[in-house]
Amino acid sequence: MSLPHAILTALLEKPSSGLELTRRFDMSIGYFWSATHQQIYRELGKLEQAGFIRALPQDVPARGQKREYEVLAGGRAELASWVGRAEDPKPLRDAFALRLRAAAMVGTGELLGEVERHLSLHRGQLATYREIEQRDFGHLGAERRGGREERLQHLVLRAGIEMERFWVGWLEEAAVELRELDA
Amino acid sequence: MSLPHAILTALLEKPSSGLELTRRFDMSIGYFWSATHQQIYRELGKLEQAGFIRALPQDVPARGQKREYEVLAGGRAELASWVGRAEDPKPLRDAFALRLRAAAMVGTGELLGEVERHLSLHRGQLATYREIEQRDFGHLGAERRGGREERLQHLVLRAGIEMERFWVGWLEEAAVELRELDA
DNA sequence: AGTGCCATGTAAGTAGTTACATGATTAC
DNA sequence: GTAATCATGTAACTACTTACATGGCACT
Repeated sequence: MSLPHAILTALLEKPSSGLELTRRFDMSIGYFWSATHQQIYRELGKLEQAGFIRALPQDVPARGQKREYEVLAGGRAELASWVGRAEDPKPLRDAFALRLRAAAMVGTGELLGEVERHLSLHRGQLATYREIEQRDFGHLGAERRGGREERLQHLVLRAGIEMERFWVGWLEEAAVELRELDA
Repeated sequence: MSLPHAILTALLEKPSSGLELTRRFDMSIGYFWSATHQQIYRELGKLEQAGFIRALPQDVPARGQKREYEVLAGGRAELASWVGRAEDPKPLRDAFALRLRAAAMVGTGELLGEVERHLSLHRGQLATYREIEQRDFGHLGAERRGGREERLQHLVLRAGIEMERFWVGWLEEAAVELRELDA
């Protein structure tokens, strides 16, 4: 049940329409919780119904017309309560590890090409994160002071960076193993 | 579409009944692709229908009776083709990063407790992986030789270890930040 | 009038989760 | 005989995905 909370967070950062949210999910929030526009519109409807958000008054509710939403007090309270709620980490699901395990049984086939393709995707993502870090947090000194908002957002970004670093490192190892096995 | 392939892999490692598969998903394969018994039974039905697996002949098809499945040639071929198939990595979805980002907007609340709880869960998982590594691959020397099967399975396990290491490191950092912010 | 993009949606299908049902076997 | 456990399943629901529909507005 994280999508509604992702949307509430995004709307608190900046009131937006469905399409604007979709675009921001493709960029920043979406790096940790992706969503399509269909999901977002549906969820916006539910959140409005629940009284957590409302369309800005000036917006006429017509089809094809932009509707901007803002978070209401109830929505903010719900989000604040969710932040500290006990919720276990979801068991990891990774298809690539699975493929290697399958390769252990049926042979590596064309797997090396896939490893290299994923490697370059992850390298690209890592580079993107680093650029964002430079742009948004590059002005901070080594001790990384800053306000609560800035520090927490940087911490989240560092999670993305470390995660991609993990992938790049592990996939490089996998490539070495596969080349040795093919030899 | 990874669950059927996870099941095919597990059945190639060892022909099993639905319940045995469920247990193995709770232990080894499931570390990378979890599944409940309901999902597994449903998928076994589909795989049998598709001609990828069959119930061992001696098994009578009665309710409450054990049915062991084995992989047929078609199933093995499907799995081998999947191994090298182009399939993009799924966008990361992590609720914890999201919670930090929400905390940036509405305050950290009881988040530190959750960070510590997750930290101890991830430390436990890391310890489990290390034990498995010691048990299954501890006999190998530093250059880690071994057969294809052994080397690939070890590579998969190392992914789990590195992943948990990432979490532990990042959550420790998060705990430090939160303690500073609370101070 | 036609093209392209902005914007919001509907519909259908797949995957995964949660709750419950029921038969068979073993231990006491 | 009854309780626990093994074993397989059904049903209902939620979340997510994919494909398509439709209206508004700007430009030419």
